[in-house]
Amino acid sequence: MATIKELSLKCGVSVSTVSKALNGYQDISEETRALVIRNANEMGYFPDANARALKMKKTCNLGVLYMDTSNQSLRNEYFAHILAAFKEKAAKRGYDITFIDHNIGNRKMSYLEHCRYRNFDGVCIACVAEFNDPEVLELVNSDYPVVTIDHSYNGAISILSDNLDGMRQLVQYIIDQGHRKIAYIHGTKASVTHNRLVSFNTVMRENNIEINNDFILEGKYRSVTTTERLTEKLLGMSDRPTCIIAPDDYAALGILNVAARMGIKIPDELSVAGYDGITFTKSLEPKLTTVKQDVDKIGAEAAKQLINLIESPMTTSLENICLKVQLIKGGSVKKIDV
Amino acid sequence: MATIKELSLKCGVSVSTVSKALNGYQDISEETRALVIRNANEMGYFPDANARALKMKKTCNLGVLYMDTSNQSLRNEYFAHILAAFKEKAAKRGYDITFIDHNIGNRKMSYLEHCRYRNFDGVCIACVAEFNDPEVLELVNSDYPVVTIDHSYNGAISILSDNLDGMRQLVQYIIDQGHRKIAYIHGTKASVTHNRLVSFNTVMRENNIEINNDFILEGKYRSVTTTERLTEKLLGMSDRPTCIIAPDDYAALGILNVAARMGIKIPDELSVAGYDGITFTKSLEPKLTTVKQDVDKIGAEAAKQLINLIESPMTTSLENICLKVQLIKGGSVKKIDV
DNA sequence: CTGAAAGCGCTTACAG
DNA sequence: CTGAAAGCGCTTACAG
Repeated sequence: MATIKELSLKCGVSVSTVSKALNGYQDISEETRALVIRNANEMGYFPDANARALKMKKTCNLGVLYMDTSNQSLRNEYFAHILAAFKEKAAKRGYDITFIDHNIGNRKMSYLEHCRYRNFDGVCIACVAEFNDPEVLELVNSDYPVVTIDHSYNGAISILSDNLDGMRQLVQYIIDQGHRKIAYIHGTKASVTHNRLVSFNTVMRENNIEINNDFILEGKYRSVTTTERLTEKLLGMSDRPTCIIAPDDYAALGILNVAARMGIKIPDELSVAGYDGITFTKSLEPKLTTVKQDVDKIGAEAAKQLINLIESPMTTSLENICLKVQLIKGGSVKKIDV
Repeated sequence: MATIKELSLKCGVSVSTVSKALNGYQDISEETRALVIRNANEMGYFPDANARALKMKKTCNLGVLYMDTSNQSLRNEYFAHILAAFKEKAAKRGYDITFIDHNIGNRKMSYLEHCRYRNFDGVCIACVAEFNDPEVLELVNSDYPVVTIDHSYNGAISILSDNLDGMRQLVQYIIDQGHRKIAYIHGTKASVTHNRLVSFNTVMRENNIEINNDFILEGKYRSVTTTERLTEKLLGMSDRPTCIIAPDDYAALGILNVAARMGIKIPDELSVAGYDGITFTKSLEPKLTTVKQDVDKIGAEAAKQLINLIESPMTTSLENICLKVQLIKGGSVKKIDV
């Protein structure tokens, strides 16, 4: 834990010279630089980020907001994978990441106050319970560089997964397989959900298929039990759907379970689709039909855009960046006769 | 972004007085304190963590090491859940957490150098590729307060899940169900794997069951394809096992898949068990027999112990803390006639 | 090419 | 009860 002062004493040059030698300034002789570096290594000298930040107004630290809400956040693979990719990209670009929260030491603080306290260079809003939470809005409207995921704000860069196109592709595929009676158990209201619903309705209409409102039910993301309950309802109808779309892959397990209990074979007697395209459902048999969101790209792009915005604010535009999704046909939607 | 100096000007008192008023010192009149606090709120004053840390030698920031290695780390639910719990507990106790990495700005650094640079108050080693990595050892052997998960070192607090007992309970349960031909596809070598193997062997011997070495195969944690390959091998034997234990729940999917392809019914014709007890396998039908590790407790306990060690080093012992696990009987191991 | 000095925003003995 | 002063570990104009 040697300080720059101790190092300068050992080198026999001034503190200023040590600092400049270590930071690659050009107006330092090569002998002096070599001397300083050698001594620095010998004493295991390492600078202090706090002291540097104080002078330089730059921390190389990004705040990320991941608020857990009913098993979301890090306990949800989708968000965990995004964080992993964000972290890796940030590290490559030389930035640390710290979670934004409400208290440090004994003080309570708002998200914005936390950011000011830590002097983050920029902020990523990755997962919040409510995008219109006043504290979140305060952060977005501050003068911090901000990137958000899955929601677009004015004055921030947004990384969005193309839900309109994803749902469009999925529904069109299901229709192309001959299905007409398609049920959609969707997630709780949010802009992501809204866009998926819009595509569902649009594609159905484009294909001249009448929409049965009883087939559109509000479930919950990642809730197997809710999906089970709603699936029972759907399968109990006299004129039941031939295909059910779940809020996401995980919730789709609810459909599979109910079908298994009722002795309904998938995909022979019932087709099923999910959304997300993560981990285990690609290992099920039959492989689940789904839409793969590019979590690695979402996280990496968020970090990249945020750092660009920090380092080159004048050439980084505040736009919505929409990432391509991919239809995974899998085997859980069966071709049937029309 | 007002500074304490601006605030002191506005209040008409000295910077020292402002600082003391804000930090709850007792030798400040209540009028002055009220005045300072009122003005602070008005101008939206908030202190600067870097400046404070410089003086106080305390950052209220914990370093956490999560190095991704072949889809481990945050992409593995087990570790992601631990992080979620760690994060929540740390926030409650007033600490931030920052990931430890290798570069900041343009400099490369070792884990220890990173910690020194950021002045973390303590460190959690949660997920590394190799526990004997010299850089990890350097960190453990430094004078930082350190807590590690799933591996015990001298000079650090270790949070361990009781793998000996978990595997003991699982194997005994399987034997009690009448199984004798039990195969174990275990994970890659590590102390966790070692302990599970020890228990497997011990319990088999205690029950006077001869161990068939062909039934003990090295697979990979969380690898469905490896497990599939090894399951095919096991099920291709003339004298095949009646029960297969997978490295973990996720890998257990490989057993289920192969069984499905071969038309082998689970649990009627083959019993299966996993390990971990997380998320989706509890939603499968039949519910997977497994050992539930208490991820929430592991993460929370790690944070609690680390913070205790930081705040009360003299009364916090450097010990291994072993957390209880729970056998989940599920329905994938069938009772058979002996 | 090198160094003395000021200053980043705080906290904390110490004096009054 | 209040405030002047020193100092935490750095960086960076500026002077020489």
